[in-house]
Amino acid sequence: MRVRFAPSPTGALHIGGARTALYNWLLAHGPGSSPDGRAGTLVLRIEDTDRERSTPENVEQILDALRWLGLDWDEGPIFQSQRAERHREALEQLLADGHAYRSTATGDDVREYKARHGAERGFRGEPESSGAVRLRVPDDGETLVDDVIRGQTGFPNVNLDDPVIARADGSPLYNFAVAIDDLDAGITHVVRGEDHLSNTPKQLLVLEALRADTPRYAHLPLLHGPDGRKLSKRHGAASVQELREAGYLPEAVDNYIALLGAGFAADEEHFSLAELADRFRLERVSKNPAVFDERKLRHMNGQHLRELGTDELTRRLEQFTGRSGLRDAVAISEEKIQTLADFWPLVSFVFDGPVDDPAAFERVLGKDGALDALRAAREALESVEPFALPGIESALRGVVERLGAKAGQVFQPVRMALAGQTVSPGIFETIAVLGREETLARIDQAMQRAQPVDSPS
RNA sequence: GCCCCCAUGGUCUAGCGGUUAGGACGCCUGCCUUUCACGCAGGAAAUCACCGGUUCGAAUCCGGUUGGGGGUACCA
Repeated sequence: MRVRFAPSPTGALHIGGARTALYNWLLAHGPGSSPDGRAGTLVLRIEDTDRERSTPENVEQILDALRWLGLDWDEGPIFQSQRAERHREALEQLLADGHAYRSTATGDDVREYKARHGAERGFRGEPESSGAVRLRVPDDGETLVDDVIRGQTGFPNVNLDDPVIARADGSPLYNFAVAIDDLDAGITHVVRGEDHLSNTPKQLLVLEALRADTPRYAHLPLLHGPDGRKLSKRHGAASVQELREAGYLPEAVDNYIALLGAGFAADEEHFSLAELADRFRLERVSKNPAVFDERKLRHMNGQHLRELGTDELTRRLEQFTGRSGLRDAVAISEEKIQTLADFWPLVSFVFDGPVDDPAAFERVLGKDGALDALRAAREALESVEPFALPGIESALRGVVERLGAKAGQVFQPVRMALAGQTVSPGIFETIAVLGREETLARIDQAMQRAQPVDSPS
């Protein structure tokens, strides 16, 4: 089995494109990839016949996104633009065989033709000495697309226009170039977005004119945004680069994207890349377009995040935030975050001091008894020995008991004093990480702030 | 306009002629609990787009309608 992935080299790897890449990869690495059990081959191709968009920067961005997802390829990247000679050769052959002809017919001419012959009648031109090259489509029969996902679809040849396969200057057009490239690369399975389904008969016709074997095709449903329209930047993250910046894990993105449109087991949906490859069945891929739901991705991300373990999560968070020495903070917050981006807002106070939020401060410490609770907590903490989790916890719980208060009435003021915000990791763990000196200093600071010595009235 | 694809709770899906239509996300309630989460236990939410046909029996098969999507470039 030889499969190929051909991202459009605009720089951003669109989420839909990422899914296509993933499915190709899963196909190549799945159990059915070859009869002898060896892995199939994945060819990466940069499709850009005129080489305007495939700048080295754009291509590198795509490659980088693919690597981040954990996807690799066996051959390529092959640049379509560098195969111009072969395309020209194939074009000459078609012209010589009479399977293609030159024509100066324009879009208007095509419309006029249809006005005369009926809207469903495909355009047929007359050979001329110059102009663009059109493929001659037979008038009879139909071109059958045997899609692995959708089954057979017949396109009656009468309905098909003679497609332009090369510009007047001889440069090849997409539908011609891909067919040649797939042929030369020995591609056995073409897996791509559904937007190419209507292009397939054209490519089949090219291959047929060349008397070449055709690959199997599989067209994936498109990805939509919450409004039902094609997924784009308007919907938030639309590319894997954006997902990466938003703090998602490649493991979770792979998992979620694979599920989006493929029915795996009915009862399970948490999978690693290897597990996905093991279970992936192309013919089971869904036929309907899917809506990308970032909330579910978030949920899966949290699961994968917790699966990493504290050491690995720390490594990723240090990379993500550009900070080091995060391990203790990670240990006390890993249960509470869903993305890498959630981490810093939750624990920045540990490193940078309490967050400054006057309204929240007033709300918590302005409450009756809040200052008394804080003072009592400070006293209790002062004598904890050793200054570690068990002692801290019993000291604070002792305060709650002595005051006859509810736990929150003591813990929230302490939390506010230490973090400056109402949300933080567990209070005992936070105190332990901060240490006695820092904890006491922050409590003092908060008490001072809540009760100015002389407040100007 | 023409050609093509698609249609199960809000979302992703399981289902492949006989099910109380299953699961996940989200939402709600409770438990846990120091906050937020995590976890656990429940719950609401689907006339299986509509109409007709085949059948003893249809979410499942067939046709039509409607709706959505794609293509229709000397773009990819």
